[in-house]
Amino acid sequence: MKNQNNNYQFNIEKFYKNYLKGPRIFNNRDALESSYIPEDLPHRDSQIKNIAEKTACALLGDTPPSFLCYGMTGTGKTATIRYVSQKLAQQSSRIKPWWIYINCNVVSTPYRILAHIYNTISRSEKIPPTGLPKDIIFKKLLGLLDSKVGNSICFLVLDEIDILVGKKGGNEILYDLTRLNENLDNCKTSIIGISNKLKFRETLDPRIISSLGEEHIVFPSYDASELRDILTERAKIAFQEGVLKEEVIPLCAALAAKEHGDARKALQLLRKAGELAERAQNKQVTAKHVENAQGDLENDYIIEYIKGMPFQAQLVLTSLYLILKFSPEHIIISGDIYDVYSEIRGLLPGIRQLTKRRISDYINELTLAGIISAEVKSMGHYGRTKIIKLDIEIELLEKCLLEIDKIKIILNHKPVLIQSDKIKLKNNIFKKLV
DNA sequence: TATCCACAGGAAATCAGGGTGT
DNA sequence: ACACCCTGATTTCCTGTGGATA
Repeated sequence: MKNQNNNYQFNIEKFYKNYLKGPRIFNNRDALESSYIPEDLPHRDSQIKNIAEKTACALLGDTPPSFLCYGMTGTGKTATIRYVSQKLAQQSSRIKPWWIYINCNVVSTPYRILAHIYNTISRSEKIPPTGLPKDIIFKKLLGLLDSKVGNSICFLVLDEIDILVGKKGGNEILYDLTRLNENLDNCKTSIIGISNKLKFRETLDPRIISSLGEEHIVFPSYDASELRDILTERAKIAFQEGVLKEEVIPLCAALAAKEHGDARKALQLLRKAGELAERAQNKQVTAKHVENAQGDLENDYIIEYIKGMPFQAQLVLTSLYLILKFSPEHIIISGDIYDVYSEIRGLLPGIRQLTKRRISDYINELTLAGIISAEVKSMGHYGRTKIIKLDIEIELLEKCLLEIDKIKIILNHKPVLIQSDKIKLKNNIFKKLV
């Protein structure tokens, strides 16, 4: 490919040569992935014991109780369950339980959950991704469980179960799953729900609580010293010897402890710091790398999120950007966003206009993602609306938007809305009210 | 004190696009 | 070809509402 500017050309050969010659930082960076299951799980003894006790009877062919695991993100819920399931599988028993993992955020509909279970068990016949009625699949699944799983136990691990319950049909499928055993002759099933919302039980159907929610295991957040232990263990595997300066792990642990003790975050920080050191061809990972890693992680997440949004949502964000760019003092309300959105949408061919209702949902999604914040406020005679603020740096937003071709060309468009005197007047009144 | 603005946000309906078995 | 299934995105319809203003 030809270089357009010709004043700088990336020398890939040289890069690889230097890379291989440069200092080695990592030994096995997989150990810093949150999916990695270590030999020991520090500070989860009581949870391991609890789960082991609950599930042990599967080895004898009895039905283990269904239960729930609570805890914030990065408190080791999934890891602990995988850990116990591994150990359970290593026992020499004639019964080998099945473990089926379902992330309800990915496998997000009743149909797909049933299909996923079926397809995981069945090697040969697969259920198509759509098309069949649910009850047919349910019956097929029952048949399969009885024949293929036979006289064994099938654990259904529903990760992020709270998301499932929040959706329509979620309670029904959960109810169906809890009732599987009543319709099975040979095989037994047991449900393990994982949730990071402690209050999620309240939204659960009472019929389900009786079979699923009576027993639960709580995963408390890690404190800084516990995080240090976890990181130390992983670092031994992940890094070359001596590359970590002694202050690195305590710093990562402290930073993650501030964020409700999220081990995932701590591991990410450590990995990113290592990567930064590697990229800079440094021999050691230092506190400086960790500090940079923190900013990078935050930005990476935001950039990825914005780039991954639907185009219409990107337009919403663009509207906010344009108002802010041309009138930084403007008090932004949802109505303004919609007006500017309509305006710039008209500039783009082939993009249809969404309704206010839909845009309102997009604004909520952006709020949830932490990119903007919105506060419902009543402006008296000026109605009830949302005051919207950008929560990320506008430079970062600009950088993201510039990378979207269709949007790039309208980033200098000054919205008509913010130029009108009427709006300026209204805004002055708003400023006093806010 | 009643009014009334400009929305918020829930629920249900609709549509298009992916399928099925017969 | 036909009737029907499931999903996700969106529209349509709707009720609710805090507080400045007349």
